[in-house]
Amino acid sequence: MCGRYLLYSSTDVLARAFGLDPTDRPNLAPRYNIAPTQDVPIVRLGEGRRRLDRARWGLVPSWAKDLAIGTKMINARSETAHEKPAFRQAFRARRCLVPADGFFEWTSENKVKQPWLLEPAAGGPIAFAGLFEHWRSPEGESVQSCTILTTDASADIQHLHHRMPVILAEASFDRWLEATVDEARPLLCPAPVGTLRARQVDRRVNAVKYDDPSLIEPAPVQASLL
DNA sequence: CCAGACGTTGTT
DNA sequence: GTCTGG
DNA sequence: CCAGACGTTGTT
DNA sequence: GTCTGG
Repeated sequence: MCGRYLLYSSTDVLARAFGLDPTDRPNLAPRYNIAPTQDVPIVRLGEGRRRLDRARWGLVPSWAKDLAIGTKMINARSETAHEKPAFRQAFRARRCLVPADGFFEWTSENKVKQPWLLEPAAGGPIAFAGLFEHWRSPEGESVQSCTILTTDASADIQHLHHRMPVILAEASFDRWLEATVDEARPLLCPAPVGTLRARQVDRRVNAVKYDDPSLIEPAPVQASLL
């Protein structure tokens, strides 16, 4: 699945990779530990162009009574999202790309949770397939939110998990953003073997309060082994 | 009919 | 809002 | 996803 | 054990 990710590419790099309007250059702080409920950049169609927008990670359906439901909607199964009450309207009309430079998965041994970084072997950034939704609170507060679609893990990362985020190739962006449901669904499949490489990273990643480049520097040799 | 869920993952 | 379960 | 809270009353 | 917050 995908419950924590990174996005540190510059706005210029994102603009080139995602074909954004040249005037669309918001300042983005580099992020090394993005967690659910936080605001993240998404790429969506607006006025015929691909625009960077912001959305709270964890989709809040339009009928929700409060924001809390979003914490349960950080991922959507790509096999069923088009028919689920929480996601199907977004699947029909509000698909997006979620830019990333990698994501984290965890292994657990003797109750020690060890994070791994999965990053694009060819260099980033990459595009997760996403959905977004608009919600208005009883008090009139307006919130845009999003979710990341998941699929079976490709062979190269199955030793870490059996699900992974859907990663779209650039050639698929237009179809994902614009095509019909039936045309878009076949795009939701595991990334080709070799797309990602995995390496252990600092366990500080577990705590969302840490968010800096040192989190993904190569792990130091364990002193206890010397 | 009304009430309550609406989700994913992993583990048992 | 819409579906499921009782 | 993981970490941290999980509660009330009264007082500052 | 389960929920909430980030």
